[in-house]
Amino acid sequence: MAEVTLRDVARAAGCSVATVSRVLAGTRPVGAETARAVRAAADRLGYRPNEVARALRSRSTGTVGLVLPQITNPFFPSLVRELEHALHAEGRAVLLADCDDDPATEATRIAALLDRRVDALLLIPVDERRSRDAVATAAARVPLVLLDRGCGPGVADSVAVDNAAGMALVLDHLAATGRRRPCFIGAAGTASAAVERHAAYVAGAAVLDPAAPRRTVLGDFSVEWGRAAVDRIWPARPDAVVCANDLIAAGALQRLRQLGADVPGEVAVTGFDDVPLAGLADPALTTVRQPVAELAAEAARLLAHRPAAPSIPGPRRPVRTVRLAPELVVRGASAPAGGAEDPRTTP
Amino acid sequence: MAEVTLRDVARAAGCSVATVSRVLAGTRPVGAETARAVRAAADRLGYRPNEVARALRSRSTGTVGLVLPQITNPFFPSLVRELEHALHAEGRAVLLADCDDDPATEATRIAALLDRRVDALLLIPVDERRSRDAVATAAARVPLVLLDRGCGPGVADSVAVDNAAGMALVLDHLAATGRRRPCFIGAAGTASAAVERHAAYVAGAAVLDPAAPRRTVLGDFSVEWGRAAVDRIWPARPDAVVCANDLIAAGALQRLRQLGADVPGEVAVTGFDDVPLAGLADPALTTVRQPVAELAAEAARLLAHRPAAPSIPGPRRPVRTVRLAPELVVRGASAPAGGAEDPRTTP
DNA sequence: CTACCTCGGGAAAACGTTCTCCGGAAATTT
DNA sequence: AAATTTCCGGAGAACGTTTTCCCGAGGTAG
Repeated sequence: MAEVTLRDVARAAGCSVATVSRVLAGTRPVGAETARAVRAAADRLGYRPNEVARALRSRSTGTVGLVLPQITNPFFPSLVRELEHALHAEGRAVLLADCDDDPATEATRIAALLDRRVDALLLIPVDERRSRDAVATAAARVPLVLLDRGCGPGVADSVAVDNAAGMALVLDHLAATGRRRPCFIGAAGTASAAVERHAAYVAGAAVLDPAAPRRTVLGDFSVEWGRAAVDRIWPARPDAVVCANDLIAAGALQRLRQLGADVPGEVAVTGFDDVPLAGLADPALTTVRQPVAELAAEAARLLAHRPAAPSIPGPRRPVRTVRLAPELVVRGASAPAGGAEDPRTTP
Repeated sequence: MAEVTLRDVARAAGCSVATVSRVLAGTRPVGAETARAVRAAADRLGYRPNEVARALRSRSTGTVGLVLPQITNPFFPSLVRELEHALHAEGRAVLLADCDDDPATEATRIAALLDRRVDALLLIPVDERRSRDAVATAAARVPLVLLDRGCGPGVADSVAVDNAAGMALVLDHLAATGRRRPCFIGAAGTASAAVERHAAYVAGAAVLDPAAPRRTVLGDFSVEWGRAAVDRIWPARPDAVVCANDLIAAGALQRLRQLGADVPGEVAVTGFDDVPLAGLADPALTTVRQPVAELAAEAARLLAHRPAAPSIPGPRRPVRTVRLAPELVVRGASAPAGGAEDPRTTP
């Protein structure tokens, strides 16, 4: 009762195990009569294939490892959700690994997933440099797609938002609404989001003000840093605080208001990612929305199309890099400076 | 090169497959000399056991299914994180399933996990009633622990926060700081968190004001509902708005401020769960912190101690229910009414 | 000296699939 | 009518482990 196997179905249907397998998997045509009998028996017994045995024999577990730095980073849950759905739609299950933002843990988790014979890996690397080795060796064994962050050139396929385009959207918007003295609160380190957003700010801000590219402070992607950074840049009286992500922006906004600054009247605040928190801040943050569902779909697509790793190393095929266009979400925190005191809406 | 198996190690070490297995698994004493040779060979070849084959033979995948309503619910990521770590520490991997808040999807996901032969299930049910059947049948096949929410009496082991105690903490705090006209914004439906928190409010609020238990509106656990609910209850001029979770509280707080209410001077706002967003609201929300790490540890413990489902149904063993004590986190949104205008700190 | 353990080790049977052969019957071709 | 192909179905070999037997050598007890 506990465990109905192919043998049981075969016995009940009066045929061989091979035939049952063929009917159920549809791998080879089988006589109509027999097929019906088999299906009936399987139904009646409540047969469910043992995925473990199937995996062993067919050398494919139908399982994808999802490795990320910290599930508590508010940008990830929605991404995880979309990925889970996209993969489940293809009948693949998701093995989750949280790395605690530590490259060593990351390497351990990746190894554990490979031991479990995942068919592929979806990976948001912890660190651009320090994740490199583990990622490269993993990519040599299974199809691997990097998500959201890069990991050095040529290591693996990757899909991410176009950070430069996003930052450009922000700067254009600020320019269009009359801001002229922007400053930037970014993140140090080699994470591609940090580097690219910073670079894009530096490149684009000069249009507004030749001195703007220099008004930049770098910390990490946290609320605390956002708060602290404001104390460093507020004395220069910028009329816009451009932040490398929403967490920083939330902290910055909070601190600005503590200091009595008028947002958005006196200074605009912008973020990046459009995490749920962004819409809840007061005033709501203007930010750049990542196309999360598309990122997930694209990642799944890359995985599906990446043929299994070659047994003979051979000439490494070129990696594919997908960049998706983000979308600007304008909210109260960047309403035109000339507007009413009430920051809720922008007519 | 691609795949080193026990056979390869055995050949290299000059012994049989059985011996290698025994050395590596430590299931039976093996001669010191041979053991050394085996270990050396395994090391040299970089042998990694195939977990799939191991699972098939030993009828245990070392895998736990984690099923939850919506990973985007901000309370879950930290719970998922702790669970992942607790389970990984025992060498078990986590198969993640997101149900999109839909009982039908939930049933599908559970079935898929069972087909994959998970050793156990950790489950946050979508709905108290509509998840019942799927949960019960799953619980009959593998050890299953319910998390955060119940699912009817006697269905499965469960671990959750003590909602009544948490609500009592809130009400005591409000009473101690001079609030006398509380109202409650809760959630309708049968979810245990909704029901228990509501009940506890009704039971405890009468101490402050005989009419308080009646000042209650029910919607769902969302920011939008929090906003909408304020329009319903604000006309009664409560001096405290007790919310069933932090999302509701965030919405309520936002709307109250839009209406020009003075928080906390005129009215206090409290939440439940202590999600990251709670500390970021302005003023920061007073709330009830769930002991997330302990919940996770306790769930893992229950799983480990729950013996495998009996092959013969037998007399159902009594389910175990664990309730953990929450902690009150006092923040600006409930600073004493007599305090300064500045809500940042409570001296 | 025989009988009986213990100890280290190997051969081989599971676990539940998938898939490659193979064989016989029917259908088609020559 | 003989020769070939097609069609269905079964037997059995994988897949890589774990685990149950079994065997021989050496030690100890009778």
